Amino acid sequence: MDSETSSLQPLLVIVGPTASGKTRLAIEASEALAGEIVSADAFAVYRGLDIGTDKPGVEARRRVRHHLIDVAAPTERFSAGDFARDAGVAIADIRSRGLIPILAGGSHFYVRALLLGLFPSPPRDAKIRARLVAAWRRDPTTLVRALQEIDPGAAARIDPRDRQRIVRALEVHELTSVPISEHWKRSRQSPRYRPVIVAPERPREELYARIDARVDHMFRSGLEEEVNQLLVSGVPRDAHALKAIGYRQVLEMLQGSWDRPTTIARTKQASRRLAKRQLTWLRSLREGALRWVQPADRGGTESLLAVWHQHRGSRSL
RNA sequence: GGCGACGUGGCCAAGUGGUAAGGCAGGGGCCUGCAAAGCCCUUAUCCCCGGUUCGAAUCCGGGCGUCGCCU
Repeated sequence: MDSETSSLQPLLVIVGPTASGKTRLAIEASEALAGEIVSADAFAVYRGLDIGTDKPGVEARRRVRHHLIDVAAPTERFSAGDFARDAGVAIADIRSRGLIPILAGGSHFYVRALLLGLFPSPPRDAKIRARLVAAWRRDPTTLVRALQEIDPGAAARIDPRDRQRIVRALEVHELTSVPISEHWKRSRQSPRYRPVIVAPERPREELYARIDARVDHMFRSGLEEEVNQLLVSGVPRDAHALKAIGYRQVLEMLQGSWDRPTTIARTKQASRRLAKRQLTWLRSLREGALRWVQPADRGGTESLLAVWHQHRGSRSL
């Protein structure tokens, strides 16, 4: 494993909860290292979602080249598999030009999909999905029982109320005739990179205050108009892209669910919960796999670069 | 000052004698192709003191507090 690991290329990865300051850290690091940023953000991939995703603006993108931003139409559905594939290509491309790729973003599931790979299984199948979801709506227990029969292992591990995963398990079985738990076992893929992972650390209260301020700013900057434009341009209300925080709440406001102040408050709350889940995810990383650094406004870029230079050549991370 | 109502976890709130529902907020966790998604778990000396009772959040007395009305 060691010889295999050490032959892998080191990859600088910046993760962290929303509004923690990943972007600034990434930009400063890119400039210091002559690098380019590969965004790991499940919603910044969609064109037209600018304000609510806090997408780096033209100025930032002129300073440093960003990849995996604006690569999908808001009517499309971009998946973790798409991300892992495209990010891998972008990283290779950056390296081929003698530059340093920096993976930065808060979609930690995407980051893992890139670093460890997803198990080789077919992507979602719209037809099968639709049928299974309809069946679930009629009677969830039927599907749960079906899964217990064809794949007791998976049924034991997936909560019977978790429609998303029950349906996915049945879908994979139907497409491959192999239980999803078999895929789980076989899929221990060897890492594709030797990641050096850092995250900006902030006290929770400070993080939440930043989230609130950012959401206020989004609404002042025209988030509602942006949602309107998307709708006018033909993006259906149930488009996956509109499930993003902020967009979803504005959509609900447009449908009369609540007034503007409530919408803003709910958007803040959804963002805080996201941050909480992101922190949980980071905590669950292997001990020592992640280095916390100060945010860029407190000199964190220096420590980030130090961590990078210290570990890029070693095999400890 | 008088009369009345009310006082249950951070907030809302059910419970009128048998040992504290629920919702929200918060916290913790899970996560293999929807991931900014989805799912799970979780918080109480019932304002205080005394009394009645086998037993009180529930009844009685007093105190404190809040609100309303009156003077």
